[in-house]
Amino acid sequence: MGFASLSSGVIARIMNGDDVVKPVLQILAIKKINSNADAERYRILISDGKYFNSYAMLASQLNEMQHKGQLDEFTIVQLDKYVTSMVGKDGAGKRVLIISELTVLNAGAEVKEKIGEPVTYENAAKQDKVAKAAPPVVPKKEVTQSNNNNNNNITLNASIGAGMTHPISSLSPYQNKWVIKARVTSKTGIRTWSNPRGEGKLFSMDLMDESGEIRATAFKEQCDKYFDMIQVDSVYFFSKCQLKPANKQFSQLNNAYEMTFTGETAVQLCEDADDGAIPDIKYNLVPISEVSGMENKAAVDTIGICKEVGELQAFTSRTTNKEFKKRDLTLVDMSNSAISLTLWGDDAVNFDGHVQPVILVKGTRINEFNGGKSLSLGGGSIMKINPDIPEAHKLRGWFDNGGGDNVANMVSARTGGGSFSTDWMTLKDARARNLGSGDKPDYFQCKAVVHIVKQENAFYRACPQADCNKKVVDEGNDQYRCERCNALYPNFKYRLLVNMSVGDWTSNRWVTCFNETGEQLLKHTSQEIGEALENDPTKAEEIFSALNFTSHIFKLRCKNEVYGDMTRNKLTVQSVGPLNHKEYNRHLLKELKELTGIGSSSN
DNA sequence: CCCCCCCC
Repeated sequence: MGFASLSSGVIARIMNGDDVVKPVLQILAIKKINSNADAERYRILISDGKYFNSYAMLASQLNEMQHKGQLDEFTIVQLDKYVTSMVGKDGAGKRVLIISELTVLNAGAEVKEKIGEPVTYENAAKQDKVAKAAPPVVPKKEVTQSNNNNNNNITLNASIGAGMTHPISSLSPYQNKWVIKARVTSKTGIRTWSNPRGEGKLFSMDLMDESGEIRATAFKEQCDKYFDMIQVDSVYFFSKCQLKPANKQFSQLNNAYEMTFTGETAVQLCEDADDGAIPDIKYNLVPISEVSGMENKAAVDTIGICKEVGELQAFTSRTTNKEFKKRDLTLVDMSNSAISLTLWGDDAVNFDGHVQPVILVKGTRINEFNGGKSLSLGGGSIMKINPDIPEAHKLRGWFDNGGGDNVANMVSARTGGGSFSTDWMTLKDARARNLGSGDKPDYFQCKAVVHIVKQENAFYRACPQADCNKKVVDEGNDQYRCERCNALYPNFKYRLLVNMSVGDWTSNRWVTCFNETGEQLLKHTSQEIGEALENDPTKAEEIFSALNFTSHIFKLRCKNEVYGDMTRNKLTVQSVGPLNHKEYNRHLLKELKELTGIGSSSN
């Protein structure tokens, strides 16, 4: 026929626990498992030409192949990696086949038909005597008792002894007799909470096996009992956790459920985890330069040298009033790029960056600010310091030989698209390049001189509350109403909203300064400026005219805004700085080099 | 039962 021949009869052997290397099978059907779970999962009917098995599933990393139509009916595949596992109640459990790696040998469209007349392996196996006796459900004698004082490891040991663990993907709240064998991929620190419903402490961990992943959380007593035992990268047997729907708002894990440890929960370290069944943590390492082009809030795995380390900072969140500790690092890599990485809590406190270690991170989040992107290590993220992997040794060699000395691309730099070379722009170029016409604002900086500063409407009366800057309504009788706070106040504060025309050597534009940049440029507080504009025109004139014909470096935000049926390209001053001649001349020299080719890289 | 990660 010209197609790969099927490994006739192997399904019965596989399902009885034999280790069959790379069997060749045919997919007869594939369908999405219907459940109220959000996790996407496919069940397949697979045949060796003699037997079929309808209790087979794809590990989620193969979903992509199904999306691409590579696993259609009649496709002949080679299973490169698979495990069998028990689902269902003890004793009456079904053994399922979970496929985690496969190679397509012949496309279904090419094969076009079912090969052979396969029958279900369960019936056939009895007649055929291919199958050995079912695996024993009694514990093996040599299973060691755990030394962690679990008093509930009877189910655990019985299952371990019988080699009957369950795939994570089969866990649900409807069934609690199970044992999973899973690798811990991340672990949070211990966190305490206190709210109207009570207080306590907890830590969470992410678990992974061949079939999928799940978040588990240990509260209070369980938090104390298991925190030290649970180590990232180790493999454990877990049983008797409570399952509940995962709140997708807080978890990016591919599982509709999450688990909570209970008093019944048993955990046991798996000493011989190197049997290949539990996958290693996979790092999808991205060069730092590529983070520039990634979406805000996306997850990033990367590796770099900690070139610089910031001080430990403690602060209180303005929104939640909680205390936080953080530390910012600067990572550099061979893409000649640098990015800021924020550590939190104990990671921040305990970090020693002065030795410039290699930092490997998984699952960090991108935070975008003013066009720059930085990374933050959050819950579910992993950080490894000086990991023993080839990429780390390569980076070490590169950096120790001066590799990080000429980092050109500051991914976390504010303004601009993340590249220093696009940072500077003339006002004319900003127009010519249609800056601000996209969904997101564009940022650039330019050197410009102030031509005119408008005194009209340069301030407004704002809500006196520290965090509310909404314009108040004058109710008369010295009463001011804030519609956001829904409150009446006897006072208000002045806020600046200054429009000025600035020009560089190519063009001039009107730009808007808000409070902070306005105060900085006018060298007076908003209170002083507001009072002068209302009561003392001579002083106001003095303050405003002092700004005329002064030069500054303006960092500008550029965005198209719609007013009625008009679209206007609006420039807002993000920050303003004095003219740094050294830096500005460096920029001019660079442009000259690019324009003339004189003194370019060969020198 | 948490689910917060600020500020620029």
